[in-house]
Amino acid sequence: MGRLPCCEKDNVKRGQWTPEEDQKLSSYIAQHGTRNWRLIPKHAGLQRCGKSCRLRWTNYLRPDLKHGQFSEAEEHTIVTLHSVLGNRWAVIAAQLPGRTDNDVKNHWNTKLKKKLSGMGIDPVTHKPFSHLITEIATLPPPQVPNLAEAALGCFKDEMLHLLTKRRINIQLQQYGGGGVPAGMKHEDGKDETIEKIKFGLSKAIKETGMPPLDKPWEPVGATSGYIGGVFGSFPGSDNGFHYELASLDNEGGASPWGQSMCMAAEHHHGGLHEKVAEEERGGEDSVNRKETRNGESMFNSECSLWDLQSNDLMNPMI
DNA sequence: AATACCTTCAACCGCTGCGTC
DNA sequence: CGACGCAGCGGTTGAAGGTAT
Repeated sequence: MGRLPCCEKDNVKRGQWTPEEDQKLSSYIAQHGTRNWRLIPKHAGLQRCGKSCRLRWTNYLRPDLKHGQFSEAEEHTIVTLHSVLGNRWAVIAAQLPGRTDNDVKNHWNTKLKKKLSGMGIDPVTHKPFSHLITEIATLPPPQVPNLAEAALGCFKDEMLHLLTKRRINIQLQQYGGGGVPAGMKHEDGKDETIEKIKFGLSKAIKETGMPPLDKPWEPVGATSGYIGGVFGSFPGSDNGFHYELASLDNEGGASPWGQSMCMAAEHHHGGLHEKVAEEERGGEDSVNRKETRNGESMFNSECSLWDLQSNDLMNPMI
């Protein structure tokens, strides 16, 4: 037996809220609080379901909400926490006073993902795209094409954005305007773009001094590469992963914002992974579980936001 | 000026976890 | 212990406004 719907869909209004509805909801909540969302629309004289009222209140009407642009500090916090927590928007938003999970999620999806991609950083793993190439290069030749194909699938959207919206043309950058080699042209523009990306990446591997695909990677010292505006150095071991960015902004200058996006703090105590793992194992009591679920106690004075180590940035939850 | 395309973000949907009975 | 109801979460959608052609 399925669950009952949260409300009778036929009798409720949907879509944009009017100022009058906002006024009714706000004044009702100011007088009676937010207990029992199911009853609130009925008592407040609204033709809405309780869920819709709760969302409108928590995402828009709450008096403590900020509505303006995200600051650089807020963006920094989002990116740092996302690298550790993944898409746990409620926990991330709990660290940003006045911001809702919906705000954070929308800002991530519309701005920050593209910003990171534009800096050559994969927004899912928070590693530079060039690090992926290094990883591909460590594999024996038979595995390389398949992994590269899979990886390109993951980054397709971001790469397409770079290529189309930001007017970056791999064809011109990599081949000095010589054009795409024969056989890359397709009826479908996207397929052609993917072919350009594949060719560009393979070309980049050769030009950046990475080992040829038919030889094993030598993880001695650090090898530098330049892909998509990011210079990286890779000691070779995942555990020791560390890179510094000299990322370029749109004008070609070094961006301090970009430098911070990938850099793990040198110092570490406690660590967030342990806290998150602890949370997922279950807290000591239900109150604690509720607190950590809502992100209210996960980041206390013992574990500063910036006390992350390199491993913390290898988002293990994705 | 008209149209197509893109971006943003409010709102919705379905699922999950928790509390209560 | 299981069923049920509610609140909260993350993913997705679509309307509205902006920008490019």
